[in-house]
Amino acid sequence: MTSNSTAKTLVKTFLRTPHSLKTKFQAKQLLAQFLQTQPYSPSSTSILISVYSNFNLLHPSLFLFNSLNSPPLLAWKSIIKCYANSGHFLNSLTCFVQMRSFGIYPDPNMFPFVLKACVFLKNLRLGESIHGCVIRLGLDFDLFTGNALLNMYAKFQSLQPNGGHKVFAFNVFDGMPKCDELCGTSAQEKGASIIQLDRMTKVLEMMPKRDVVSWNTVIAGNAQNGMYEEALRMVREMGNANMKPDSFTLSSVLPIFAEYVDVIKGKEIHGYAIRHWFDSDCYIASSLIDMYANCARIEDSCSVFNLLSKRDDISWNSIIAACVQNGVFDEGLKLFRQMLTAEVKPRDVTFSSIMPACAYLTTLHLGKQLHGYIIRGGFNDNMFIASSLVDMYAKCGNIKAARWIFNQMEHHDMVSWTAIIMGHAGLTEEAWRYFNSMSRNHGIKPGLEHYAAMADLLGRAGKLEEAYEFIGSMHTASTGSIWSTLLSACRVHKNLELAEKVANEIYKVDPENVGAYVLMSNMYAAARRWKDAAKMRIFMKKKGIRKEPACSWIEVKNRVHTFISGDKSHPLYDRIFEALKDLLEQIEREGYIPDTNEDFHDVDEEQKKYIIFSHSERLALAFGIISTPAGTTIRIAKNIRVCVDCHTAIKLISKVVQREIIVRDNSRFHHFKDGKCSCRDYW
DNA sequence: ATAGGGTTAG
Repeated sequence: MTSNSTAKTLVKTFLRTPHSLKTKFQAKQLLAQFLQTQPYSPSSTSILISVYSNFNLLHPSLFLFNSLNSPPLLAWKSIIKCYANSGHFLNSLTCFVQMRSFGIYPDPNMFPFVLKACVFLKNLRLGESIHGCVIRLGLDFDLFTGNALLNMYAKFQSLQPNGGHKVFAFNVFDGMPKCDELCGTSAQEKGASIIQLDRMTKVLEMMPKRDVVSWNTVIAGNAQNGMYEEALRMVREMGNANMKPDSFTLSSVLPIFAEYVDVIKGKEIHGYAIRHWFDSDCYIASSLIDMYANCARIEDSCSVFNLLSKRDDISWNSIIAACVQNGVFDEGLKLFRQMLTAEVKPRDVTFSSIMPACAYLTTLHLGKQLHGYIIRGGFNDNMFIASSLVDMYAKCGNIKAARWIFNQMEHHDMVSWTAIIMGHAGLTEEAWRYFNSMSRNHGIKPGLEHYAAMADLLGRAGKLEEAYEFIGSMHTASTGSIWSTLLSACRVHKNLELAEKVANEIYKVDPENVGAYVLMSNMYAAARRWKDAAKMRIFMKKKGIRKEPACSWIEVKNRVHTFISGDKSHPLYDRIFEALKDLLEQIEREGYIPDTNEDFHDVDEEQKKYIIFSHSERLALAFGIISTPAGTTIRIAKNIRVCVDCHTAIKLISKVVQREIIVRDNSRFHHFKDGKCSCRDYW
């Protein structure tokens, strides 16, 4: 009896001042005391439920809630909140509907939770009926409810165009919910989706009071739906209403300037962020990293990242993606390792960000390690990750593994289809099978990238006429770039007649295509049709088209060395020249005969030999050989395709110097080892 | 005696 009365006093004190409870532990202790004070009233039970729901303790809340016969408003509110905050959105809504069926009227501060649940469940119809409920109860003047409505219409705009999401048929005024899934979005709903932003604006206009959150919500809503100018207009309007942009505003605005590739405006925002102490904010920092990366300012991305004192998974992911997108693959991999060391768990997107780096560097062992990590982390059923794995294995030359993962996948996206078709170098039959089964058995309409991949494949396999007809029969309009792949194939396989036909197609769809003119001029030269070659060049000059100089670069001891064809300006040029001569002698002993047909200069054979001899990739290669220890793998990048002769030469060089040489040109990588190349001469 | 609680970004 005495202990009961002590408990009663204690409980009474706490229920009078529920905020004095500071920890979950204290809250749990209170429950033990409370249970001794039988009988307890519904109102004190409700207060206790609200205490638990504030700590997000779902189970004690439910335990108490279920003990009530007719729960008062506070109990309903608390339980709806607790369900929503712990991710049980459907339960939260079910509770709301039940409460209505008990004839209890909701109060304003419950709507933000319920509307949030509708957004998470992607249920626009229910959201709309709740909006109706808000209006009927005359609660649409509440600031928080208004903000939640703004958010809902903003989110539904960005959800709708995709269509096909699950909609729960669900009526607030029916009593219990029906969870029939209506798959797909009707035409009527799609039509309605176009006006969601208008609805958002209408809600905003009706709001008697707006705060920073209201503005941030509509700005983000417009920005995320591609309405960039409208978003920026609203930022100005917000300023006119005497409200200052905060970190939320900036992180919605920065992606717009990233999209516009407007580094000037982006930097202005950066300056504003620094002046207002927002630059250490994780959200701002990752938007800045993305923005700078999109503007090809990777150094600025890095400095933002380096100055960040607290980094979360998204800041790490942003900087890794920034490096990989800008071709700084080694740095991307280094950061990925640092991320793991810092015990930050990678997200699914992290893997699809980092995998292209493995694919590019053709570091199969690292790709395999990542694959292991993916399996251990349970990410292997993620379509994006699986696609990037297919691509990585295909690019690293392990077609077997690529195909195995591809076959394991339940659904295939564009990336995996492209990767698998591109990956089967030379296996045209197989690629045809995949290409055909794509539309026939999987209902995926081939896109431009698949046509391009197929055309490229056929061309590289020397099936030029087949490729020509294939491109001509495309369902989508052909582009200059797709014909260009075939034109390069014509050059490799020395089919001038077809090349002229292909070039004419390019002139039709893409008259500004520099590559086509250059290639044709080169092919005429190779066929010793000097007049035609000159005609081509005069034509280019007239049109003001200039050839992009061939350029290769190599990283040695953290410095990038760039070489242009025939360039003698490198400080070590003399030694490079000696090395080149030495290499030439060695590969000639292996049977190398210079293939000067590809050179378009009208000079004698001996001179031609030297022009080819100083192609940019060879300068870079010779420099790499003399400035790195024996056996080191050499990685070279080139802005345009490697020529046939250099390809042959580098194969032999890889044999005589016993090194792996990786050359990445603008269309693919070449992995040279022991006199062979991974492309198996299909390029 | 009575209130409070909730909304936005990468």
